Amino acid sequence: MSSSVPDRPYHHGDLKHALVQAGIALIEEGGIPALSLRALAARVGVSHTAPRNHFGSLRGLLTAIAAEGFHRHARAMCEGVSDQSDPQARLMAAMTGYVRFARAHPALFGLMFSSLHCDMRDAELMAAGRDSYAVLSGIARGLDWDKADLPDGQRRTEVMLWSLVHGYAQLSLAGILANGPSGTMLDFADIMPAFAYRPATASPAPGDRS
Amino acid sequence: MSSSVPDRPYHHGDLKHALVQAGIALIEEGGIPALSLRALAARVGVSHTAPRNHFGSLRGLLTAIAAEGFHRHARAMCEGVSDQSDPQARLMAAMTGYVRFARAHPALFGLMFSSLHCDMRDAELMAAGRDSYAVLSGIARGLDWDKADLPDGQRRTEVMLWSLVHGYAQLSLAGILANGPSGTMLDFADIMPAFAYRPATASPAPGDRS
DNA sequence: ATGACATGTTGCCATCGTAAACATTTCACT
DNA sequence: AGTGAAATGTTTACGATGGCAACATGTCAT
Repeated sequence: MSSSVPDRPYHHGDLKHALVQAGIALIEEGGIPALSLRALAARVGVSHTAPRNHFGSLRGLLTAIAAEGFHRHARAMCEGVSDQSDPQARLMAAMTGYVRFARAHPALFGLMFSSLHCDMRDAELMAAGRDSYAVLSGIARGLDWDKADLPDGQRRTEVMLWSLVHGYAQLSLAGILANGPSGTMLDFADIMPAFAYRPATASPAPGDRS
Repeated sequence: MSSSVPDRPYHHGDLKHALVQAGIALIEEGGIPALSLRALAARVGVSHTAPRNHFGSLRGLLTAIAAEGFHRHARAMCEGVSDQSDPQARLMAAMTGYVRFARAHPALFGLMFSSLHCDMRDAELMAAGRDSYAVLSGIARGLDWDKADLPDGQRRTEVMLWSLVHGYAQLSLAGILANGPSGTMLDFADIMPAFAYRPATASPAPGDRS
């Protein structure tokens, strides 16, 4: 670094972050297969083995990208939720955000849940996933349905809602839901059970003020 | 075919079928990455370009395997269903079969819904998928819930149930559902809503005899 | 019989991920 | 300040993969 303007410094400076960003861009453009270490390195302007210093392997890079995906995913779910005060509307807003993100970023969304590409036991990825899960979990708190009062009731609610919206998103992305005779695809709102909204089937929580 | 015992005929005889079977075996052993055209060809005892004559490309082979997967998937769902006469038990049996198949054949199951590996617009694959869908569809017929009487009610029921069980299976396979504080994972029965079993919430169908 | 077609093989190429050896920069410690 | 270890990038090379072209062999309709 002899001149004040670094023409092409030997060290990139923030390569790790740049690789994740460019990697996401590549994935959005051409899907997961479009993301090769060599293409990515060329795009950022480094040698094709430079990513190895930061991620160890392609799998490590994909794992890091998936973690970033979960962060964006959580943000997408939160969008619109804070505007609503009604628990029903908040839940629906989160669900809608979930599906909207999946449709807007299909390859990234697929990567996030692909144990084929990611190391699901990676600490960062798990933390990011938990953050995303926490959004849905918080919104689902207090919702009542026929299994809410059983042991692990809160967790049952979370897993049930997550399974429902995740399954819809996956099937929708796979292009399988468009098999209807009319050719139209049901929206998520069309299959979202209303039962989850009933706030008082068993015993209403006294201090339930969100 | 000059001798009654074909030592190693130039033509395999039923290579297409053999490739699918061996391909599934490879996938079950080492996951999708374990299935390379070369490894598969070596396993069957042909040159590495022989599969090309039958499937065109690796993608075509994977698509054919996925179609076979859907056939087995449909069979797994049917298992246990015919024993039951109660609609609730029949539905639960199909759902259980769905999850059981996914857990017993995780890689194959993942392949079946991966537009990354398969050509989802392939005629055979779509037909196989429809057959599998028809199993669930038939069992879901007549079930009542809060959206069963709206337009496209039957299809809403199918898609809702499919999304729920498929999402659970996918999340379960991804190893994401084991994040509970107790470390235990909720079974599908723990999150299966009972509401779908109530046969008369709105207006009971007169001829509802399954 | 014979020519078209299906089926299978050999050889080759571009691309990829990974690894080792080396170069350059940064940084902690004295 | 000086120095060695660590971090960060590069170069070169290797093995594996999917796809393609050219060719070989068997099958089948006419």
